[in-house]
Amino acid sequence: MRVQQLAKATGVSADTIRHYVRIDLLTPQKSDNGYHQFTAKDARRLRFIMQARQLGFTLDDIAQILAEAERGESPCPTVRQLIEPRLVEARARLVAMQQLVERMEMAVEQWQHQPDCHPCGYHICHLIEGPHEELHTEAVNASKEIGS
Amino acid sequence: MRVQQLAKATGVSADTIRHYVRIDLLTPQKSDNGYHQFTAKDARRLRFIMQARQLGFTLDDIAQILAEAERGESPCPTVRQLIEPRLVEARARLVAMQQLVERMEMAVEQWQHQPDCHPCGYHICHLIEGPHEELHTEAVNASKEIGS
DNA sequence: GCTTGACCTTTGAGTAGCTCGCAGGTTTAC
DNA sequence: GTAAACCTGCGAGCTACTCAAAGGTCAAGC
Repeated sequence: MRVQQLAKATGVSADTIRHYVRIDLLTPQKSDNGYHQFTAKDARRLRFIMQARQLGFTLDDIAQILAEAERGESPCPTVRQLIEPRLVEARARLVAMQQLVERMEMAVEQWQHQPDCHPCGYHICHLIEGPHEELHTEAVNASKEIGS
Repeated sequence: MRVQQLAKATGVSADTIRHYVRIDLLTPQKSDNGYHQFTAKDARRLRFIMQARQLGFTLDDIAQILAEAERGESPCPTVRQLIEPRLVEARARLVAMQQLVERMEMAVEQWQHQPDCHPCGYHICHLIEGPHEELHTEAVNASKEIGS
């Protein structure tokens, strides 16, 4: 089986497959013409990789898991161990994303009631910098005082 | 003000500041010894960058916004325009993260009731590959038939 | 036998936003 | 005077691809 065929069979892009070959996550045989020859085992390995990716494992994690399985050891303890920090990270990123979306939605909502601003030398964009009326006024007054 | 001082004053790492300088997001003066000299304006600019990052703008977006403001134009229309696709992307990533965390939590939960597996040549790790008892049995039977 | 076009190869670079390391110059405190 | 702590630019590394360049291979049609 060649790259394109494996790509079609698994729904993974040929470039991605080649990437995995490059980093030794897949190690297909080479035929005489230098083309990669993928076997059914390679296809299974690739499907395994995609399933592990779906569970949030990094490619390094997966390489480690595959290496253990290849050595005839049970990868399960490693799998159970590796997913913990990945889950912690994923939850953290989830919370960060929730907060980001919330901030963005609040901003868009508020901006509907705000007019466009004009660069004033002190502020760059009051939409982004938020309602700092007092600070701005203070700064303007301060510069007036200095100027006077 | 030098890099470390600006870093401490803003809570941004010195490396990040240098990165921003490298990509021309910050353009401090240079003193005779070749060190960057940050002014209060640079500090304000950096704070603006961080606020924009908080709202999900990319560094390219921010560069564009800053460029407009520097040209004396109002960046607000651009800001309103740029946040839309960022919000769409952020929502998409949020959903993806929610689904990922869900998959991971379900996996961890299920794995508590599953014993460790042992590499069998066909499966790599049944924890990750999921309960494919029938398929596995089929495959084993098939290989038995082939073998016989 | 030759061309055409579709496939394949390796290699290197680009993506985002940092982060780290290197080799060397500067400043400062003792 | 020297040691520690700072600074510089530059290059590379991180994740997981993605794309492009330059060229080799192969099957079909004429």
